[in-house]
Amino acid sequence: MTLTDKHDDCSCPVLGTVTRWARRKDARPGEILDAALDLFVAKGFAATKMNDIAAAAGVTAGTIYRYYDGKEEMLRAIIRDGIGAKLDEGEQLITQFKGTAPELLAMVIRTWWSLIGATRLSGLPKLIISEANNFPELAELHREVVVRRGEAMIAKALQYGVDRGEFRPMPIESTVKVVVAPVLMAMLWKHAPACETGEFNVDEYLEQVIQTLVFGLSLRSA
Amino acid sequence: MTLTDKHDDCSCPVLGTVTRWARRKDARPGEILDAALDLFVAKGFAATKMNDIAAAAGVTAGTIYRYYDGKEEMLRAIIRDGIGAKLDEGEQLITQFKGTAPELLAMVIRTWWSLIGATRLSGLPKLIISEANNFPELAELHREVVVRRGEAMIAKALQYGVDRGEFRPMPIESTVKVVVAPVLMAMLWKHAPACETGEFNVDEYLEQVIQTLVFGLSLRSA
Amino acid sequence: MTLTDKHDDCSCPVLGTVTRWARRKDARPGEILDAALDLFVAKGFAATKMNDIAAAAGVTAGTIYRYYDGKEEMLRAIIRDGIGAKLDEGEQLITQFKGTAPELLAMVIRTWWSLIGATRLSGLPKLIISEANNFPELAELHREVVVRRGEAMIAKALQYGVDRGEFRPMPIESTVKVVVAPVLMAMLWKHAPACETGEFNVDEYLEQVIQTLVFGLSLRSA
Amino acid sequence: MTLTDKHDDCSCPVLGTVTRWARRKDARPGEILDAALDLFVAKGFAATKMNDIAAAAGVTAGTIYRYYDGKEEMLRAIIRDGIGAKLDEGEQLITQFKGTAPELLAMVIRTWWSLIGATRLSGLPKLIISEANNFPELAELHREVVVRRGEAMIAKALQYGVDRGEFRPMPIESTVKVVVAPVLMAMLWKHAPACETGEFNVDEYLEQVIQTLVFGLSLRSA
DNA sequence: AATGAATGAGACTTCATTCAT
DNA sequence: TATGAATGAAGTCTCATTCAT
Repeated sequence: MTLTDKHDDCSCPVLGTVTRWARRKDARPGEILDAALDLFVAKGFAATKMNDIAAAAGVTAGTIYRYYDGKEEMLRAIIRDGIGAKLDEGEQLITQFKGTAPELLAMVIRTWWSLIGATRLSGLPKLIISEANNFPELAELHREVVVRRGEAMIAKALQYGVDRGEFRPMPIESTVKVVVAPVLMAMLWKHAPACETGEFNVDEYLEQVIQTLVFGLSLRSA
Repeated sequence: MTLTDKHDDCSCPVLGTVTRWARRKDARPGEILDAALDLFVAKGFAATKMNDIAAAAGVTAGTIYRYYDGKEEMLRAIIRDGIGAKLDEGEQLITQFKGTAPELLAMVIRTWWSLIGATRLSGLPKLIISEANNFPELAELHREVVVRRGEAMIAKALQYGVDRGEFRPMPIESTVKVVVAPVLMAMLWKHAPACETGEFNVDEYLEQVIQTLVFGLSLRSA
Repeated sequence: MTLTDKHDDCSCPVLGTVTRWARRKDARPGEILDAALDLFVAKGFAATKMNDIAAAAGVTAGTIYRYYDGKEEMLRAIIRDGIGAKLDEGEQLITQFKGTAPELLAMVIRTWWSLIGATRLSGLPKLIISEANNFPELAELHREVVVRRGEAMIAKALQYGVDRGEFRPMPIESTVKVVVAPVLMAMLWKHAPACETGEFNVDEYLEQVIQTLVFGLSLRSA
Repeated sequence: MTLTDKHDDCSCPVLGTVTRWARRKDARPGEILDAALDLFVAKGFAATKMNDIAAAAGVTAGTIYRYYDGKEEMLRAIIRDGIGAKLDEGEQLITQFKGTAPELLAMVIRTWWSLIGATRLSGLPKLIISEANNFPELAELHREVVVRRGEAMIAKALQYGVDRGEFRPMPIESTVKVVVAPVLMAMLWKHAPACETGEFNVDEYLEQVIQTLVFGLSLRSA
């Protein structure tokens, strides 16, 4: 499996420190793609050099071409293999859920973070936002594979609350984005640390997000 | 005045009938910087070619160097001249404000959008998030000039509500980001349209943001 | 008359300090050519920018083209107008000379220095040596107009000594160069001060040159 | 070893049959630097194009950058690696010398020519004189590494003659330059053939230089 | 006659990609 | 299979020259 999502070394690797596993033969492509993802996220697609990716993956430039047809092909692979699998887990959780809507919303956000936000994949939103205009077909792919499914999940959770009378009536489509935005920004801040002041306490932030959203969306009795 | 913020076109002005070689000397720098901002935001710094900027500004590449020392210098100028002036207006509004905290919060967000979000400057967050790691000194500048002041403004508004007993007690620093995130994401989505599905109704979205935040932050009497 | 040879401000003007006279209309071309010569000598033809010449001449770049067809044309003018007139004076001196050969040789060298070496024209050898290969037709011109006449003068002086029995028999052509070399080097050193150590005392040097040459060329009686 | 000093060709070797892409890795830097030296000397630094150097070295322009950081860096390398080694040989010769001062002076000049004047390195004086003003730090380097040592050598030889009563008393510093000048000019003429008339018979010239200097510097008994 | 903004050709340099080893 | 030297296309930047004012 490529694009490994180990919780470990993902602390905004602007430079170097891409850990390499035991050199199993079949790990090569994954290591290369991981290195590419890290660097694409950190520096952007155009500013990332094949030599840097190679060095970060512990190979030389020529080797990359045994596994991928070129730089753009790597980006394609990253987007393609990206988040899909995680969404499966998420959808299952929501479908099986039985508690209150606030509990569901909180769970969705927390799970989202632990499955994606805390992993290397957390860089994808930054990468896609930065490069979407340059690779429309990849943006399209991402929209179909990730955005639509992700928003559908959130919409389902919101509708669940509205149906149960726990959340106020709302224009679902817009409100989905209200829920999504704070989590996405957390991922973006994580990978552009130079954009915020002081230390960013993600956990405290996410709890405030949850609390604010839950109460902000709840139906007020009066 | 550079980085003009006309509400109208943010759509790469190809500049139809230009009085070639007229006494445009004083207008040129602004036009060039506007073109550069648009393209940096749309395609990223590295992927933007000087020729593209020149064409968008209605000149040839060589001309740009009469006004700016190079590509990076233009980026510097963009960040430097960027949003500062707008923050002055914003700060004044908050200081003079006399109404309720929810009204204040709503006003801040709406003003933020009309002064920045609806203008060409709305691209800056995308640009800075994308390039911060590549130009640490610019990120630092932006942090000092924009982020710190912007967050201070929001913090002031929140504190205003807490002091008046309208907002619940809250960890201000984290909650500031909860307020900021949805507006920033609106700017990002605006400039990476390929990242969201369907039509994005910004006004409806912002109203939902305001409503959710206001109620989500309000002190519940019971 | 262009290429003025004032003894004054000619102290290796690597940068600036090109004095400008009262702005008589007809002085323009000369001032420009003087500035060009100084800069060509100091920095080389290719490394000299038209803007620098213009600035040194107290005009703007466009103005130069009223007087000269371009950069190369200026170089041509410099070589063409160069040293010719001075050689007339020199030839006359030698022809009229009546004293001993050593006296003649000493006079030639001293006159050479005062008429050319001490003036702005002293830069020409450096310029021509540096650029000869890039402008063969100019080298040819210089050869015809300056070198041949100059060497003929020295040859005449040497022959004068040999005929009078004061100088030893010698291969005139080669020995001419032995006489010429130390004076040319003095001019080169003057314009490439970075090439020699300490202070270069030209007068002491030239006296040693004269003394060494005179005795080195004299017929020894024994 | 770079800056090869084969006595044979100093004539821009277009390099006939090159084993393209063979294991030339270790030879390349030297070939490139040789080509660069030849062209810098022939045309000047600014007028020499990287493409020309590359072509002369049998590679493409891009290849040069695998070995040198840029054009200026090549110039630096040329000056740095230049003549140093040759001076070692020269110094040893002088120190060990046991004969008469005239013999020593003649030997120094002849050795100088065979070790440097007859090789590709003979172009360095022209290069340095031409570019010294544009690269002060390189001129400084050359002064320290070459000029000072070279002049010290000549001074030693002259002092040797004075001490032995073979040479007349003299201001050593100035007289050193009198000795140096004719040899330097020979090198310059060699690389600016367009600057002298007819054929330049270097050997005959140097013999005249030696003879003139030796007698010109000798102590006259009477 | 002079200006200096603008041009456009051409230089230096970078880097994704190839391919002999 | 991996390497890394080499390529060549493409981008940034410079500057001699032009020309409307």
